[in-house]
Amino acid sequence: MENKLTIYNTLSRRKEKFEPINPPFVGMYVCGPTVYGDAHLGHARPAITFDILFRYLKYIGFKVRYVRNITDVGHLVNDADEGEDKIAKKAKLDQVEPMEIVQKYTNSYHRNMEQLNTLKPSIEPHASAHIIEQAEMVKKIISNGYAYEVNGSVYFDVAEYSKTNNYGKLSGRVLDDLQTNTRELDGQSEKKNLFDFALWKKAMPEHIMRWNSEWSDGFPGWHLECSVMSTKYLGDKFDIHGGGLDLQFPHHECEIAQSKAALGEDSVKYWMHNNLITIDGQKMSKSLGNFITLDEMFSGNHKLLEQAYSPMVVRFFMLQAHYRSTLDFSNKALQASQKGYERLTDALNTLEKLIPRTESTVNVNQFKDKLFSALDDDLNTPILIAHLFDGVKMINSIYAGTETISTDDLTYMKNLYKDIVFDILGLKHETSDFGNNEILTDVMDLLLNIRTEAKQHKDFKTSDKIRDKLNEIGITVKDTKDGSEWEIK
RNA sequence: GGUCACGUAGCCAAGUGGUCAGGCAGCGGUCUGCAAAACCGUCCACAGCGGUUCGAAUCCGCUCGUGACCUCCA
Repeated sequence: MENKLTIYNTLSRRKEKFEPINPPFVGMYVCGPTVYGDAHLGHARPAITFDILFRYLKYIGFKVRYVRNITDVGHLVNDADEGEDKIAKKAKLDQVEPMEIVQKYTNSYHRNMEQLNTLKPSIEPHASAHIIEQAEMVKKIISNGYAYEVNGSVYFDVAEYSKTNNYGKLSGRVLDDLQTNTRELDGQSEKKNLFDFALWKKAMPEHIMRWNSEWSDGFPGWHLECSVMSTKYLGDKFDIHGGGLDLQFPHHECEIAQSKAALGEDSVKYWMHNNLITIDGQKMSKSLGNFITLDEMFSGNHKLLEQAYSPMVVRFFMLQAHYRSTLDFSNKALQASQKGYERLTDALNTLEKLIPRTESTVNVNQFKDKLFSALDDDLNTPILIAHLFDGVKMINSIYAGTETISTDDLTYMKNLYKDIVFDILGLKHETSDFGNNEILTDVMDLLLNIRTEAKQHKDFKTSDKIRDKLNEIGITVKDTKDGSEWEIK
């Protein structure tokens, strides 16, 4: 299939035609979770955004290597216990090993991602498993003259780097402004400049996670792992680097500087950033304490939630907004998505029941073009879904007899919907386990036959009782021209 | 304070110089024993004030409001 994909590159601040460095291969790196707590809605956004990209690139025919890291080397926190290691701190509270915390939350993250039907990355490297490589990159940066050691810690020399490079080109920051706007942090006095950042940090006594190195017993700096692991698995130059907008500065800016300082050239061709989830207009985040975990979403067990929302509803909800827009959470919005999603999946079932005619009154080719041009336009899933709903109308009209479809077109439509809805958007039917239960099916057939007979005898008291009671149990009965249908809600 | 976004109908959310977004909710109708679903029709917009233009929600300026980054964060 022809590649007409354009994506928005944060570096150029415009949409660019996507042309891989070494077609048909595509290297894609996405910043993954820091595993010290349950995954929340915010984690779902980049996972789903780049899952769509991964799926679509493969669909177009590229051979994609998708690398998403697990950050399991603690980063510094800036609260009452300033300077402590995030993961180490939680571990002490729980009286367990840091790696036990890491394992626990890695597992739950994987479980949640599977529920959301995201494909597994090709490689999922752990920062803690790449300490040697990180130390090597530090050495390289020092020997290239862009870093200096002070008291067992190594800092990146931003001023030196800026002499020949544009530090701030990704985030649009100006070094002079940073000079006056950078806050006082632990270890600040050791740095030549406030805006320098750590490549290696000497561990304080309370640090549990630490590794020996030629500089000190310590741990790698905040941004180093991504520079190291992306280039290790994708090469010094690779195609796509993704992550949340909140990582743009300083994390990704520092990554660019480190990689260039170590390797002599820019590593990333396309930088992509997904926007954030807001709740009542405010960012949903750990530090603000206003986050809803994915487990809470799926169970409905949270004070802000009026009901549970299934993983596919959450996925569909996110796809109804463009990935570069903020998406405001509310029960009303989720419920609207749930109904819309049900309407879409109902139409997919209807599609299977359509009876072809000799002629089509609908134009499936034109319809297909609309769908793919939406995707090609920087993954515009909201437009894509809007078109899918136009298709729903089409399907329903055919079912109702006001439009007709030929055999070839019907086959084409079925394949098109399968490709778009399941393969690219990554949605799936969420039928409960009883959906395919033969005994249940037989029992339902029996019940509905009794109901039909009751209706024929105008015994509506009985027929309504069957329908109402089934509804209470959670089974919806619909009467159609050809008889009764049922489904588990 | 510095930098950057955004402000679209009851809610969510696209679009972007002239012709339809879409979903949910609402209203009217068809269908039905009644519902549900479906179908048809319909209502409700582009924060405010100026400017450019034959024409602006869309471009420019100002004002107001909201948010993000500058500190770990998806």
